[in-house]
Amino acid sequence: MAIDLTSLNPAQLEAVLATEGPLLVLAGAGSGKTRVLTYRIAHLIGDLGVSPHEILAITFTNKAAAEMRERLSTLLREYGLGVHGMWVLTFHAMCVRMLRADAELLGFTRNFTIYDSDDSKRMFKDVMRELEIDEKTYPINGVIHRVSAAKNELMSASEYVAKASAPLDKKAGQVYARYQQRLLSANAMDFDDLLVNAYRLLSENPAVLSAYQQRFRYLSVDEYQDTNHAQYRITNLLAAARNNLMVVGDDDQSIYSWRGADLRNILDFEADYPQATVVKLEQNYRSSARILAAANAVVANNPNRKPKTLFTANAEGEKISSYLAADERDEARFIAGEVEKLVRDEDRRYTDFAVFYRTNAQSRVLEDALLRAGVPYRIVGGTRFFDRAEIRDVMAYLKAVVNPADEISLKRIINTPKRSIGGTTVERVEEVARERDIAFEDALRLAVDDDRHRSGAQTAIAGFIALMDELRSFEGDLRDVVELIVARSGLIESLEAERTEEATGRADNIREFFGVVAEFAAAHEAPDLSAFMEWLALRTDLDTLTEEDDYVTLMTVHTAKGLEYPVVFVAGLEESIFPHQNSIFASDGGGLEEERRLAYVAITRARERLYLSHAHARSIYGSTQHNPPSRFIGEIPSEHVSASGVGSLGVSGSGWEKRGDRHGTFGHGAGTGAGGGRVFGSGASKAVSGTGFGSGGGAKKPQQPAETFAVGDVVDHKAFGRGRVASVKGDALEIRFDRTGETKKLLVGYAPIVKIKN
DNA sequence: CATACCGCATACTGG
DNA sequence: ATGCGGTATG
Repeated sequence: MAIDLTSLNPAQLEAVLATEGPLLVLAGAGSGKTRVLTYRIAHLIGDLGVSPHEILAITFTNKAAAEMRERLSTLLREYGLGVHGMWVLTFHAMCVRMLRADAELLGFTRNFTIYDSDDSKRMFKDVMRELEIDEKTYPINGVIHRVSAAKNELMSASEYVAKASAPLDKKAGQVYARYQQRLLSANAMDFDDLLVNAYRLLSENPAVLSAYQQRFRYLSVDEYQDTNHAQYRITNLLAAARNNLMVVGDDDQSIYSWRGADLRNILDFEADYPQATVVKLEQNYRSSARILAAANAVVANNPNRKPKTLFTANAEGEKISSYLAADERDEARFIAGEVEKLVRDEDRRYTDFAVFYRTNAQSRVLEDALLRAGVPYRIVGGTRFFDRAEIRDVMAYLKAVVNPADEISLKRIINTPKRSIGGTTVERVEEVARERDIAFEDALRLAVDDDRHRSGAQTAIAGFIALMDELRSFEGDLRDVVELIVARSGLIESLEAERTEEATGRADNIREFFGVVAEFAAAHEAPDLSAFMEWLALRTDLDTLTEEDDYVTLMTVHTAKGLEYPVVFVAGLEESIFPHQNSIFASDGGGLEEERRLAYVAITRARERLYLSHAHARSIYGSTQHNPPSRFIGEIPSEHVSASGVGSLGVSGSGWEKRGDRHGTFGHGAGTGAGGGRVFGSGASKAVSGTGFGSGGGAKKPQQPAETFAVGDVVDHKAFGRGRVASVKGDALEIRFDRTGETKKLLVGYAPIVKIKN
């Protein structure tokens, strides 16, 4: 029984059937590349008898990996086949898996720790202090950036030092060399090292490489336009024996050059693999004709681009709405109001909507407006649960338990909670560690009998060492182990002892973390602490996006790559926001082209409706800016756009008529656009005066009699479920919600909450 | 050694 | 606006 491929179009089918030899699939936005990737693997397994064990599929995110695995399972189940043994992973996850198996070959142990950017920065800081390099003269972020860029290029510290001529480069080279030494002694790798070390493992150990080459007969890499040089070299090594390499990508969606992605990897594929089959997927199945036309028109302005035009058989669809807001709060209210209106008038669900922005800093005001309007939402990315200090403290304990050499984690927890081991003591221990070339923890053990320390410090250090030994002795069920470690650490007790709302909240966050442990344990076979730490290191917020709950999704445009929604809002389309300031002034203009590709990505996420908004005035970073509308709005043919907002009201004396005219998209259909003639500008001014919020569905809410709330009351929120009142300041409530563990600020009379009991 | 406060830098995207 | 590091003080 053959896999049913009849649903594929001719180009898709060609790609699915081109299993042998190199294959380049140039897949435009919404052209069904995920279908191609999954059907091709299903075809390999179901029709060609390839074992799942022989297949490696590299994806851009864990979420994409999980989805591909799921889709394949579903497809193959009908044929009595499965995906067991197949590797569907991101580059980073694949590298970790390879490195765990053979860490010893590189001088690490399999318990090595993965340092995230925060840990890594602390290490950079330590190194610069050790080398007495002044951070004021040599900014640490510049050093970090240079080292990271060098690693992405697979340039070693010694190669970097040899090439460095400018003072900052020379210093960066010194730091790079020492940083790597110290990572090695800490048995730790940063994110870049995962790639670099995996490359080293494969290129320096022919037996290891050969084993993978023999195993993985078929290899595919998605989002190839966003691979960096290290990933490119790893790919080529793995594919070299058989050349059954499929890469999929779209040069118009390359948006990660700032972290080393190199467009040449996809542009030069045919030169790298002269026998390559090339398939172009140019039919878009996702978006309305107008949305696609807008996307095509915008990206066509990039001068250095392979010309192409996607087409679609989809209906024309609604015009694209552009909204000029008075300010960022008005913009947010407009979005919340439109969501409620479409939910009401078009019977849409909240999950149909996504709001994109260029920078995370824009999310706050959007969040605020959605909250006030009672629209359930979820922010993906940004400052996450796992970035909170108390959670990082817990994770540092766990890392130090798994990897005793992890000096960064040890230094984080040695005096957290307070144990009277201060900076002076730690510095002295570090000196000993450096002089004798021993691990930080071993130097700590020596310090107990080192009379250069005060006797109080010696006792405190002895206590800390005893604690670490105890923590490492715990065995058994993962959740029990984590709870025991946290309990013995004293973190929760010390927070509770503060007796402030804030500290209590942070203690609750730690308890919430136990729920994460339980979730992990439930979802994995044989969960142990080191597997959990690895999962934590590589997980992202995006991975937890589910379709179970009904909510509007908020995220940056970068995060939105690969996703699609029926209704998309792109907020903050202003010069210096999107395109971002730093790209406008970039010397080569490449930055601006990447911004335009980013706009292209944003637009092509939309299936049915697209809203582009910008604000007359915007407070950001503590001051107010007045930016002209984004050039990207002006690049959309005006027949596809309908404009509304304060500009269409003819606000006098603001100078906005002029700006609108200059861009050509305003003044056409002003006030009569897809908003159905609804003018949100007036709602905005009302809200400012405190008599009402937003429009649409929010209208009824303020009419509810205002209940009174007291600390400790249990409430139920329309979107967030059950919670407890943590504080009351006039009309402003802080409510801690059970489901998320987060504390939200809500306003009495506006927030959709009901008191359950007091 | 801990804490409080002040001045200053930082402020885009992320595995 | 915010957070961090440095410094003065207890």
